[in-house]
Amino acid sequence: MSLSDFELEVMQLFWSLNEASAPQIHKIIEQKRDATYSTVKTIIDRLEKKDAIKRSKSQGRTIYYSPVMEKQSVRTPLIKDFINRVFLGKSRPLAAHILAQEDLNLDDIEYLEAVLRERKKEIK
Amino acid sequence: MSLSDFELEVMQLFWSLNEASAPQIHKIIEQKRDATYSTVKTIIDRLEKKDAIKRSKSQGRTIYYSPVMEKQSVRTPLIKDFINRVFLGKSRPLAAHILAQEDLNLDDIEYLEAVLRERKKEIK
DNA sequence: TTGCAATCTCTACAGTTGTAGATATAATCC
DNA sequence: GGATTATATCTACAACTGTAGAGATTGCAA
Repeated sequence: MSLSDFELEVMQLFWSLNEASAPQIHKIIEQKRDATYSTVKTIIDRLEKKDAIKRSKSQGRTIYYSPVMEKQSVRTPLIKDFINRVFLGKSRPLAAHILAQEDLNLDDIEYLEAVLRERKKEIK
Repeated sequence: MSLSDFELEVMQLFWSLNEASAPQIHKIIEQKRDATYSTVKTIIDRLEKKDAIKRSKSQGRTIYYSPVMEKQSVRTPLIKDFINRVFLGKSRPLAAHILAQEDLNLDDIEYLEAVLRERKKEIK
């Protein structure tokens, strides 16, 4: 089952917080843009229905949730899918674009160079 | 104006063919999966309405279309958006994933190494 | 020249998504 | 304990998307 944009945005918060309530998530989202509590809660309900998160504890009336789906297991197919949709399945032009155009500092670049060296070793 | 998945898929065909008719596009799509002529034509109509393609000539009853939106101008924001949605705006983990996991041959790797060297020069 | 096949145009519909109101219910403060 | 407030639950709706049928129209083959 795939996640919508908003669902993914909320999942990102669960991944970084590990446990959170709807009011907490709402407060965070609210800082970036308008969204009523109700809207955020609907997204959380849908994530629960999709078994992407689960109820982990209660405090008073407040329900806390934790991620069930793991970050990597969500991201990996999204990347594959993106490469297919936007680059006809070819990784190289996407990689080239990121390496040449997207925001990277010297540290990133040297790290990525190391990743490439590693990969090269494996292939040979 | 953004493009849906199917719209993007059809745009890819226009980008590679440069000029094509609805029946032609339909025949290509049909080879991969089921889709009636009507469905494909609807997508083409929507692309035209969005000014992503334009009518370029007619042959008998058949209308030929050509791309108006350019590949790069569609792809670039999609990449930015993807990095934002899936990687919280950080390019490095996406780059790392592709370089380490996605399908790349020795040629690709050496090319990407060169891209990185170039980028490094610029930054310093 | 007329009928068939190809193509276009127009309309429709159900699933998903972002959005949020109305209402119920429980906790807490005075 | 009664009022207020926070939270949860349930329901709804419009836009977008993939899907496609019905019907109109035109070109071409016989």
